[in-house]
Amino acid sequence: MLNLYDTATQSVKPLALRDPGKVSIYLCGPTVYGPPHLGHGRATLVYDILRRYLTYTGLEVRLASNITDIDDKIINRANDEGRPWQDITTKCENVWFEAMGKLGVQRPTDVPHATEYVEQMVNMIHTLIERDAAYVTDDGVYLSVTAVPDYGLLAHQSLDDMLSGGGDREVFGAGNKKHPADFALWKFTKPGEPSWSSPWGDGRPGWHSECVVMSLELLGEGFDLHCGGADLRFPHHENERAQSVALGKTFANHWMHNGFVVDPEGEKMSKSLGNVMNLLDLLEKYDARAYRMLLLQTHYRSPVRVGQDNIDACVSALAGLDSFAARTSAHADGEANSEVIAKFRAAMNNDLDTATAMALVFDTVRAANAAMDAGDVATVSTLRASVFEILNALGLALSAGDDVDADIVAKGVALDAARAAKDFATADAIRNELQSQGYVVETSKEGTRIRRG
RNA sequence: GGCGACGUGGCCGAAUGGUUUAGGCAAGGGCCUGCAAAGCCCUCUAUUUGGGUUCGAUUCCCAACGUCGCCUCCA
Repeated sequence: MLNLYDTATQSVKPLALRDPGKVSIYLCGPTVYGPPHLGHGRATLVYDILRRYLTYTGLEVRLASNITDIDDKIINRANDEGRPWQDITTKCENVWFEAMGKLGVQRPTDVPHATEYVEQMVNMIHTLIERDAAYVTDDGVYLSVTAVPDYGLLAHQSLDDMLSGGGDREVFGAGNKKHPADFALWKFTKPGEPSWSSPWGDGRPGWHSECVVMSLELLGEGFDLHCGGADLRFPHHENERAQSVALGKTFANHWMHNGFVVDPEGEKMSKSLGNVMNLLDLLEKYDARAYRMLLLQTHYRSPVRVGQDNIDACVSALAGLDSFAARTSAHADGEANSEVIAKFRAAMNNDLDTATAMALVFDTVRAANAAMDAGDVATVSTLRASVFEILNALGLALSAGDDVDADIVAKGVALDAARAAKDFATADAIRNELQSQGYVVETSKEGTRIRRG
């Protein structure tokens, strides 16, 4: 049973399932108006690990994750660049999934788009108005937060407390709203903007409505888990929940939020601070697995700093694991050690303690390497199977790197022949040549192993 | 101002009311090797500060200092 921190109750509690054997998860996806950044990468990796682990434990996982393809930022960019807004959303979504593919993130089971659910949103807003939880102004339709008794549940702050602080921020749309915390469900269109028709006037949906409609339609009332980055806790998730409460519908049963990615100075990466790092740059420069490795060694709720030193350490650690995969590739026929697997599950069930799980992996690899040195093949195969089972459940693929061309293999044979003949000058020359081509060359009594570095 | 999180060794980063406080990276020594690489073994350095509770705290409580987040752009 997976125990998971729940933001609503501020405690670790079992993830209860509405339908036995099945997990329903809603993950807030990106607004497609720019390239994915490190924060997006962290969120998708964290929930990819969660999803894979749940699947590994035998559950059927339905993961719905939306694409916000209509939003002020999209419209602004379209206007700035004089392009159709659909041009931007389509392109950005393609870039998004390409990047996620490189990260090894499995595509969600459902990828709803906001623009596909406008009619349902209009219907929902209509119901909210009927229930006296929303009202029309001259610039849109707003939800009345005072109609939601426990508004602030996720923010852990009452409405009064929220308003008492906050310094001197300008309240968006203050002039039109009954309460400063009321938020837009529908925004009336301005000239030149994309719009849909509604009983109150042409316009477009506010950000917080799509997730309510799509999660309830795809996953149903009382779905198991709602997740996203910590920055979505408030206002986005609070406001999703508020709409659902105002509708009289049971929303998510459990709320999960991942921690931030911070910059080298320890500050949150944020678009407004201008210190975001592009995920595509990272993927271009490093082994994509390094980011997953870094996150696996960090608890998902802790902030994580992504720096060159960090990533380099992960690249080195991966090299060791790849090397292990390569040297034990002849012993891939074992069954996992039940004790190791039990420890793995215990760690994961404890609020996804992936750092402990990785420590277990490294310990097991060391034990298997030692068994390899000792010629204890039976132990090697069972420990190797354990390592691969765990890493597979975490989405971390190892590369034995043994898919080298025949002429390279031939050079390895030549190298061995030279060594056997004690012609070390020739042997070293061959090795240097291979290494300069980027291969890792490991000679041993069993023969030379050449793999991609 | 309100609410919350956190301060662990050279770096990253877990865990825990008590024999020796994970793991990764880096560093040093050894074994192995023709020499390397890979691997194995060994070693090194830590719980911000000050009080309190306790037989005993890094862990619980209080305070200080510091860092970070949220309080209607954000994964």
